[in-house]
Parts: sequence; C-alpha cells; structure tokens
Amino acid sequence: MMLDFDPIEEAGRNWDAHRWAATDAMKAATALTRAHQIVQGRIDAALAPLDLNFSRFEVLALLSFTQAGELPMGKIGDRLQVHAASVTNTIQRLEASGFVERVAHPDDGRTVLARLLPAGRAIAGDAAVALAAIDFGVDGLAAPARRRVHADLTGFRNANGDFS
Amino acid sequence: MMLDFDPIEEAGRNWDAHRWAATDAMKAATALTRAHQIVQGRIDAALAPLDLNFSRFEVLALLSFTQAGELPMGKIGDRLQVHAASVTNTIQRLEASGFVERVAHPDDGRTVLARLLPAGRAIAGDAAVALAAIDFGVDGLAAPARRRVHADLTGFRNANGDFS
DNA sequence: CACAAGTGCTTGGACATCAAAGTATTTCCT
DNA sequence: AGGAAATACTTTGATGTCCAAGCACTTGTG
Repeated sequence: MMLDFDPIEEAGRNWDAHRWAATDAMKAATALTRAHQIVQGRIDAALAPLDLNFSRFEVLALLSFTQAGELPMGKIGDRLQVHAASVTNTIQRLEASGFVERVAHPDDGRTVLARLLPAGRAIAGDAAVALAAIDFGVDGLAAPARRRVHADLTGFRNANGDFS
Repeated sequence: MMLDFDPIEEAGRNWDAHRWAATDAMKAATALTRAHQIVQGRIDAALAPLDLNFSRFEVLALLSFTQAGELPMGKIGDRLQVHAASVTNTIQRLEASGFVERVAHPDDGRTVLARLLPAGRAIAGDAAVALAAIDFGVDGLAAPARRRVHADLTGFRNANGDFS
C-alpha cells in the first residue's frame, strides 16, 4: 500500500483546519515516529537471517566491546537504556540461541553476569557486516542530512536528560 | 539512572576501535531510535490520563477530520500505516471506552465502518490540547532544528517509499 | 551483631505489533 | 450464471516492552 501523498502533510492541513495547536511539533514528532519505524524495520529484516533482532544485537555488540566479554545484567540495561525485565527476556533468547551464557557473579550473590560465547562473538561480527551493508537503514539520508539529524537529535536527547 | 556520557558516542568509539564499518550510520540510526523512545514516552504519558495512547489518539483524530466521522477499518490502516490486525485491536479498545462504534457498511458486506461517537470527539479535542501543551514531546527541539529534522526525515521517508 | 533498607534480578500481567490462517463477501472472467 | 480470485476483516499465536510485585542477597545503621 503506497499512498500518493504525504499523510503527515495531510494531517497538518487537517490540524490547521480544525484549529488544533502545535502543528509543526506534531509534524516533526510524527515524521520522527515514521522514520524510526522504517529504520527499525530495515534493521530487523537484515538481522532476521542471523536469528537476531536489534535489541539482541545491541547486547552482543556491547558484550564484545568489553575486556572480559561479560557484564552484569543491570549494566546492560543501563547502557542500552532498556528496562531490567527486557534485559532478562533478551538474555534468555540469546542464551537459547547459544550466543551467551549466564554465570553467577563471583563476589555478589545478587548479580548475574551475561557472558559472550564464541558463537555469539562470531554472529555479532556477521551482524555488524550485515548492518553496515544496509547503512543501518539510513542510506536514504545523504551524509550531510545524516550529520544534521544526528546533531539535532543528540541535542534533543541531551535536552531531555538522556545523558548529562 | 542517568549516564554521565553519551552512550551513542561511546558505542561509536568502540565501533571504530573494533574496525566495524558504517559508524556514522550506526550513530544516526541509534540517535533516531532513542529520540523516538523519548518522544513516544512523553506523548503516551500525556495521553494516559485520557484513557488513550498515541495509536488510539491517531484514530480518533483521523475520524474527527472526516466529513461523516466514520471510515472503513482498512482505510484507517492505510492512512496510519499500521497493520490491519492492529486496527482491529485499536478499534476494539476505543469501542470499549465508548469513543467509537462499529457499524456495517451500507453497500459492502465485507466492510466495517468505525464511527466516532460524541465522547470520542470530545476526548480527541482534549487530547489535542494535552499534546499541544507538551509540544508533542519535541519542545527540546528549537524551531530551526525542528524544521531541519522534519525536512530531513521527510526526504528520508520519501526515499524509502513511505509515500510517492 | 541484628535488622531495616537498598540493590539486582526474575516473574506475572497488561499491551501492542505483526504474520499467517480463517471467514465472509464481492468482483472478475469465462 | 458460476466458480476462481480478490478484498475486508478477525482470530490466533509468537514477540517484545513495560510495570509492579516478589525473592534473594548485600549494605548501612544503631
């Protein structure tokens, strides 16, 4: 299904016609949402043959960047900014795929470490190649636009307390 | 839990250190994802007191923009670019809240029309006010940045066949 | 040293989305 | 006219996310 008009512009016209406020903000927010859906869809499609989705890939990438190839569950959630329950779920999937294992923390009985297995390290490399091949879904953004979007959204994230 | 560094920049450094490709694309895509999470979270928080989320609000807005206050389920999915099954689910929720009703199409026995009820029209107006009050979650983007992001992402959507 | 408070993780429940299969109705084609 | 194909929607099942509650372990305080 391919619309022959931009539904966001159409919504903006209706918004104005009904005297609803903040049309520009609505259009920017909606464009952001829609662009995200496209990018996420392309990324997940590229990763599906590897038995990964983006969340699981992010965990593998994070682990492969560490010295020991392991991190506490909580640290993973902090860095990827997802809920602890989601980390539990994601690690369970990665464990079922044989990409990571869960081990007890040597000093703290509360903590569980997720440890990268060789198969996980290998698949993470494959996934990085697959994602680079599609430019992370943003090849539709030329380099200057890509830099603009990145800079503007980094400012936005900072303004909203995403990091300090 | 507030990181004192930008996890995306940190990921970029690791990416480069491991000789993984397309770092700029990775950073742009990740920033887009994270910004979307922030915006969506703020929007849903603003709508929660009204017994709405963004998907349900979009349906009410779309219906309130039509002449008759009603649309076939399929048209709703096309315009909002969501799966037909999601439309069914969303309309069921709106129906349970007393915001819309489902009626048979007069000429086509296959088609179901979603029709806006007075309560739904009222709540849509309230929701529009609530969303305008938070600038759709993008008040962290100053007007020029907002325009840039909107323009760049519209170009991106167009390049990816979101509309023609 | 004991116990309250805090921390780390998992579980269960509520939602939302999508894909695929199923049902009903209409349209197309011979 | 009659059956195949297309269309419109719903249902079911698999995923994934969050929140709130629960459990286990550790830390801080008197």
